[in-house]
Amino acid sequence: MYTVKEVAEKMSISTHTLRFYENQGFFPYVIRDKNNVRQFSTDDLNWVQIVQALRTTGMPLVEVKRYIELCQKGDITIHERFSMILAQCQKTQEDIEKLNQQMSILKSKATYYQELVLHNQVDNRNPEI
Amino acid sequence: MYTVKEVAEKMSISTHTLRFYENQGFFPYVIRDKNNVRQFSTDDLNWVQIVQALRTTGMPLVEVKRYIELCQKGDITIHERFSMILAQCQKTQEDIEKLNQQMSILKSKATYYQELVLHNQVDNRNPEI
DNA sequence: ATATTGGTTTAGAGTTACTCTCAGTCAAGA
DNA sequence: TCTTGACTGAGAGTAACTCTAAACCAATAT
Repeated sequence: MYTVKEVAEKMSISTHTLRFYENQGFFPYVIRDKNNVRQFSTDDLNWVQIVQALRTTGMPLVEVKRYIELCQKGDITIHERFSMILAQCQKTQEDIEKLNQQMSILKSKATYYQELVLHNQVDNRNPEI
Repeated sequence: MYTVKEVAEKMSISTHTLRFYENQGFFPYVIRDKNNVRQFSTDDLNWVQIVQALRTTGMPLVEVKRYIELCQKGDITIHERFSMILAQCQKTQEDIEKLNQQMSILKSKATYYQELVLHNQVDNRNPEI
């Protein structure tokens, strides 16, 4: 059993966010001890992991919530969960490509600056992007 | 010369966001016509492009603002601009890697679901992630 | 035995970066 | 002249945290 803080460290996520997620109902099997303190089991860590994967790939909270609810409803919902995950994979692939495109714009800008610095061609054209 | 709407279409960004950025001072050379309507030149489009690259790679507005101000100050600021761009490239590389990691978690989840669907091994274990 | 430290809890305020709505202005076409 | 459509600024709304405050509890230090 892990406290919020332990889970936070283990999974590289803030305690604030963990509590926030738990309040949203994202970890439905987390229990409380006699002092009302959250107790995460190793099973609960799997929920943390999947929520984290969905969130860092940009799934909105409402959709994460939907996914969690589907999980709780058992195997009848596997088709829908499967298609949600597939859609998210596809979206993430596109996001990565977009990021790579913007990255190459930044890289060419960096190269441009480096040329200027190396060849001392700073000639007071002013101002300039 | 382009209107906000034309720039929005050309650069795949919303008119709202464009106006918002212009109000933030991100396009310092955009002029207005006699009716106070924004007029983007082809040069201004370069500013839109770099702001877009910085933003989609997650640079906060305040830092974008800083970068823009450095641009306006001319060539003395090239070193600082260079290092900002380099830092942003590095950060983006890390983000892409993190995205790929989370993506692989999603993919293994998808594979797991696909197995269940294909082999009809839905056996009412309930509930399950 | 008391005091301090360090953790937890909830509720709610604050932040970032949009995103949208609204009321008003203007120019061109029916 | 009237309507349509695009523009304007001001400001409200939203998402997803992120942080603060006040209260509570337990373990250690004095």
